Amino acid sequence: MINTVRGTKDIIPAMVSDWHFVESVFRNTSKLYAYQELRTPIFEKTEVFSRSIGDDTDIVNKEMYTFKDKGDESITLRPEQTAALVRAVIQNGLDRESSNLRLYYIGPYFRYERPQKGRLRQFHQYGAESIGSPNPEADVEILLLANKVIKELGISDYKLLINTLGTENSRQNYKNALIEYLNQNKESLSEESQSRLQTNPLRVLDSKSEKDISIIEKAPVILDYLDEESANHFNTVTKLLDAVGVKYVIQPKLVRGLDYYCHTVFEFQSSVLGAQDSFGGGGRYDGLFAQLGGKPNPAVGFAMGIERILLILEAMKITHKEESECDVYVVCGNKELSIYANQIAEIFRNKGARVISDINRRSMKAQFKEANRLNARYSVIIADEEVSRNSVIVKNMASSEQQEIEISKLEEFEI
RNA sequence: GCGGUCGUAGCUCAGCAGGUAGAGUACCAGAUUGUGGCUCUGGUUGUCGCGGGUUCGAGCCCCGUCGAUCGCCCCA
Repeated sequence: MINTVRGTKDIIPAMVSDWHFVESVFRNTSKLYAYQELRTPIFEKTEVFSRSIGDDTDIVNKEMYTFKDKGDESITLRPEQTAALVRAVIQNGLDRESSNLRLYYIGPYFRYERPQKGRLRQFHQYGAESIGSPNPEADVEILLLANKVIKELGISDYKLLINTLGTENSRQNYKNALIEYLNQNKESLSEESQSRLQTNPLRVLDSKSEKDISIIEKAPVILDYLDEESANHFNTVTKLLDAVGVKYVIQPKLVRGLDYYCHTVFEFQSSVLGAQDSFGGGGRYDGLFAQLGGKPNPAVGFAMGIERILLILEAMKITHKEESECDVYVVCGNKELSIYANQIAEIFRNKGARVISDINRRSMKAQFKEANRLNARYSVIIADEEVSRNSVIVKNMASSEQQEIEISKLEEFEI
């Protein structure tokens, strides 16, 4: 037997209705905020990601599916959408058509990681990006959309953590102060944090190692190092969130993994997910357009993990399975009558009913059992005696009432 | 990439001192020779994750490997 590749999963029919539900929430809610869908290829030139996400991040370092194609070009299966979306916006000149772009996306992404619950090598994300505004109003619009989506999904128990990384300047000042502090305590830090102190000191704040936690607690806080512009931006974001009633928790140690973030960063967490407790996150990335060769263009966005959302819904026992896939089951008395079965099935399908006509040549009893199992509302019975009178029997499966109806009158039958 | 737990019918699981595999459910058929849902009766299904080793004999022991899961790392 051949199985799926490690870290990948089939989405079987029993799961698809829940996928359709979350996808429809994403699409409908995005529309409410006038966001339009953008779709980009599944793979890109490697530099799209290596130039944007950051060489010191794990995503670029060890998690990308990268290979040489037959033209010897380095190709990467997209590990996230933002960088590729920015590339697409620049390439198609979308940012020249209007001062604001509001885009959303749904699709598969790929990271070579150790699989775990809620972490797959092929996973799916929904996300949205607001491009063109440097103002806190854009950050808040994005947060409102994300928050609305979560509410519409039916998720009630979650936390929104927010923080600011400030401008390049204030981040640099803070970084220096943090490095100085961490260096003073270097001996007591975990090995990993010591090495991250060299490569990406901000990330030390994320550490869950017991050794680090007490040190991190006393570490300088970025909020104390914000310049005026950064502080104004962040204060306006929180003020606007308060005004519109979005609940949040300021988490000064929240540092998102990707290099391109600045100013507002945020994360949505749910306690039902275990170690991977984040089911969505995002932030502002004003420098990314320039990094990818476009004209500078401020932007802010978020992404959510669909598999993690489905895990939350499952834990909450929220499901959207169809009660029935079939409205009418056509029961055929014997195989000589199957010529009528298809004709009659089509009559009901033309009326918009979902119809199954037996294709197994099984006994009528077996066909009824099937109709019952599928929760069909009606069965239509085709049998010699009635067919000789040009009619069939229509049976209401719930009440067991049945009536003989002329085939020519079936079109008028109300189902 | 590192560590813990686990891997038996489609699904949920049992199995023991190492002696050639079982239950429930699902599915199929019959009881009811033109009619479902309840009940009863009967039936099908397994390379016991894969490969190797120990043994007269391994689902059970040993090694390796693959996969799942939990944690680390990182992130959605």
